[in-house]
Amino acid sequence: MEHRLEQIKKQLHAQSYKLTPQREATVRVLLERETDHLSAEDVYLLVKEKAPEIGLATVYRTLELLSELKIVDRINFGDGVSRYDLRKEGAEHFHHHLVCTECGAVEEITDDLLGDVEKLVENHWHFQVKDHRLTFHGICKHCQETAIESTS
Amino acid sequence: MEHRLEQIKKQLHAQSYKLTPQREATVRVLLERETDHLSAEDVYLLVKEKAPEIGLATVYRTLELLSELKIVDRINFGDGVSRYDLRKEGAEHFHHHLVCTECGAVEEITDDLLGDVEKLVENHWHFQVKDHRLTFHGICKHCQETAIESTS
DNA sequence: GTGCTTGCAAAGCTTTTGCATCGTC
DNA sequence: GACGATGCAAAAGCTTTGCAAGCAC
Repeated sequence: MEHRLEQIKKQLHAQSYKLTPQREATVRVLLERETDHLSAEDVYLLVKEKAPEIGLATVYRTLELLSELKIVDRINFGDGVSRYDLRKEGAEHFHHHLVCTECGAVEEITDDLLGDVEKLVENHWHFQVKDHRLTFHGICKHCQETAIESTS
Repeated sequence: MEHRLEQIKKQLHAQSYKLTPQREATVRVLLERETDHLSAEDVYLLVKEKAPEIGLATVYRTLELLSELKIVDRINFGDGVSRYDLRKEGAEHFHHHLVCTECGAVEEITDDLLGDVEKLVENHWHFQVKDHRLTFHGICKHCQETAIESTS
């Protein structure tokens, strides 16, 4: 984790941004909760535990900065709040999500499922793909099992 | 178009909702601008041309209703506003989008690109897929051509 | 009359912005 | 001392809600 933090620090410095204590605290929260799809408010509350004096605006500004630098990705599952995901180290593309419509759980898929589809889009529609967002909505394994139990 | 409207009317009646003049005007706007990815505000302004007395809240309520009935899909391209797309007649799945990061144009793809990927997700992750959202971000054909021209 | 629907205004949310202050080089 | 970064509060969207009035059956 320290390694990833150092890396992010360098990325910031490369663009002459500083890794201030507030920014560091924010990044640490994101690193600790890497797969949790936190909203800005979530991040704020967690950062506040480490650095109580931080303001919500700073969290927003930091998340926007990290987003510009492609360190985090901003996603939206349609519930009206932006969520922030740390990019996997060296990941070229955004990962995918499985959102359960029963329990709301979000699972991540880091496999590249879209290689062929992207090629098709580039060839057929002449669209130069830079990134993608893929989300499946449905019923997760756990909820399927629960449904079976309750009917038996 | 009248045919589609009749169909929607039946769908509403089946759930004991009425196709009021306001709702009809809203649906007509959506039918006329089927591929335009209108925001609620856009819809409101267009409906107002036909039915000036309508309120924004009614448009929101109608769009929510249509969304529940799966007549329209609510999408979010990450700019903070919800957009509404009429489902294609008989379309089982949501269609896909190509969003140009240069000019903001949104192109639709109605081809089913994800059949294989869905099967993989169901088999490998045991996730029962009900719907999906797939958006590619990149540079559209037109902007690619413009870029070439300006460098030559 | 009962119950759904509407328009208006107010409220609620998330997110952004203005501005004085603070810290760092 | 300059300049970026911060915290707070205010403002700015977009969306939802409360409520009285309207309409249909």
